[in-house]
Amino acid sequence: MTSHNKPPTLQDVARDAGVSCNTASVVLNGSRSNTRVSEATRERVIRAAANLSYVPNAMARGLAQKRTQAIGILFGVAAGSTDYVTNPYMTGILQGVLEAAGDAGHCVTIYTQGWVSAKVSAPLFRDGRTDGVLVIAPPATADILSGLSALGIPLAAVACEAEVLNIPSADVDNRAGVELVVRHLIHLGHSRIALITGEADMSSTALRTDAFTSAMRDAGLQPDRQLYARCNYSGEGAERAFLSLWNMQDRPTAIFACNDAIAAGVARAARSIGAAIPDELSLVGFDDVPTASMVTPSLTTVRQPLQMIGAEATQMLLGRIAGEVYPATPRLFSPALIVRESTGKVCSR
Amino acid sequence: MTSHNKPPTLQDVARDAGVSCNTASVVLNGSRSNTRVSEATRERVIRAAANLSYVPNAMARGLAQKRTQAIGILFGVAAGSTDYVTNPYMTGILQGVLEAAGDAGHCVTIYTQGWVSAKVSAPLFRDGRTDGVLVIAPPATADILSGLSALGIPLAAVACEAEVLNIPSADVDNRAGVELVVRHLIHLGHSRIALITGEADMSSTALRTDAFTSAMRDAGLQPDRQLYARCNYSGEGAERAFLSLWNMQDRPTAIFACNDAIAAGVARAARSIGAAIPDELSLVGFDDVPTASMVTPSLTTVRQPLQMIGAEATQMLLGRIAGEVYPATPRLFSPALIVRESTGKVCSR
DNA sequence: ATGAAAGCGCTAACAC
DNA sequence: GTGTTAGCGCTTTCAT
Repeated sequence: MTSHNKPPTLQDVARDAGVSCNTASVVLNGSRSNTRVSEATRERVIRAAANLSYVPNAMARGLAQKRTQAIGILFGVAAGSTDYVTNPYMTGILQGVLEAAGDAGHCVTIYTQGWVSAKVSAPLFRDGRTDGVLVIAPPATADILSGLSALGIPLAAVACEAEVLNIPSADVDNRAGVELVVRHLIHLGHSRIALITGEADMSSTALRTDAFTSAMRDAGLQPDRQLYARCNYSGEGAERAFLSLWNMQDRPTAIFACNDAIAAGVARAARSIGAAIPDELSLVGFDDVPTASMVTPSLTTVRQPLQMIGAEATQMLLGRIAGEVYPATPRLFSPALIVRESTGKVCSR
Repeated sequence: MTSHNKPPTLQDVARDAGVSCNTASVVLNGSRSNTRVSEATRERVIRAAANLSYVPNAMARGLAQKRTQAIGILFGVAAGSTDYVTNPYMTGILQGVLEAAGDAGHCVTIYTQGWVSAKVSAPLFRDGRTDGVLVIAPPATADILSGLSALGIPLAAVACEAEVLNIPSADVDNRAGVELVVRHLIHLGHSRIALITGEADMSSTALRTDAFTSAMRDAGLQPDRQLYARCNYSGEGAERAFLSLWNMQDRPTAIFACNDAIAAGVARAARSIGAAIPDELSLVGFDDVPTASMVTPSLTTVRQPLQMIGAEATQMLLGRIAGEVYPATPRLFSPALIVRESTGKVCSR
């Protein structure tokens, strides 16, 4: 009906209730002197507020108490790129973040500017818009965490090396995930197992590579460095990586791709040259994105509880904002191996 | 280094530059009286600000000028649900929103509380946290648009009936998309074409159903109401819908599913009972989500420029906030038919 | 060309 | 129990 009417202020509530601003504030906040307000007054205030559909102005409140009830989220990607929101890993995390933040009554603000450098970007996060920032999977080479941390901004992170900076973080248990994969493949009789990793500067790359090497050793297999290839987590370069492995004289019988996008690229490349999965080549991915179950052959992969990881990191951030202290070691979540059609017994040829 | 240091204020800048707060403000904002500041002063201020890595406090600025440089985004879903962020349609739109907002230097705040009712939820959007709200694909039955509009909150929308409320909106040209589908199928020789729609209260359902009926008529075909089925856009119920169609004595030779998730459900159900796609049944989806190209058989579908739609709606919202006026008729974007493997010539049996 | 002063809406000391 | 006062950091008239 009445359009463009200004939102009611605390003053309006106070006036309608016949009390001072202060009293209204105290009542509505349920703050300390809560009990020192007569029932009658309290009720009048509450009623007046309800009648006006009063909602406190977040800016004013934020200014006064230096708390905004909002957290910021920063995806560890280059400035200008917004692909992250369509990436199933990121959106899985984001869902957990939104849930946890929502439960705590906080809004989630996405900083749209992207990271340039600590010098340029970090100060932007001191604009008082958010109470803290959640950093998702930043490249190890970026100075995001150190830059924000140096300014004293409350922080939590997902999937990265945050321990040295004493920043609470959550992640999948990469080592456990890789072990599930390697054991599964070995159980199927594979011994020449190749690894295709993503970007070198992602913490998961180092963790998964290490874990892979260890798991192979633990199984009594000599890891062959020739069987380690690299491309991008986006899947870009997966075909080339696959071909280089496939064209070896002693080609692998199985490939562990460090995420499902890479695995999809490998599957496509394999099909295009007529390499049969899983008959000639077993393939495993990581993440269990929705597509993994829909492709043919469906993809054996490692599922990580993205939502839980995002929620946990958010809760730690909210805790940190409230002054709590967390251990610096990342909170790890157990992965699960989802066996589908892309892996099979090693072919005897 | 120095942790927990408070962010520099305008005062700090002014002090360092040896000017008053006011002057510093004027210089840094490049506001009107811009020219009435001496070069020397201006430079000192700028330098001081740079040295301090000064960033204006968004709360204070927001309070003073009633503009926050942030837009809110509200996905038209039930309270408590956060699935939307993992839905490719929503994330495609979101990507466009983030880009357009980022280009304009605005943050994007996701309201995490979900919509309950106009009475309960609308006032929350008057908390001054954002300058306006973008509403994405709300159900026609929800009072989101009317509720927010009644409070005078600047609004723009995606994929909904916003015309009566005079709210600018953007969407794919549903009619054109459906026509592409129907013509394609008819061209392949199909005449018994079934339609499976999503929720009845989504604007796209009515639009696509209407367009389908018209397109059939235009082609000289009598649309058969028996061939209209319904399920959810999530794909839930698609199997049942498919079976009911498939078990008719005079079953359809083609199915147009109103989105790719529904089409995926149909494909799964068809496979499970051994109905061959496209030999016995042609199948078309809508949206062209990433999975559409990866499944077997790959899905013929209608691609909509989600990013552009999201970006356009965002620009209109920003325009509205700035006082611009837009026509109430939705801005429509052309879809494209992506022909893949799931459609083929009608089988002569 | 620059500064002083008021106020945005709220909270939090402190008086009464 | 309740009201008064003084900011939070910034913008914006209005003087000078």
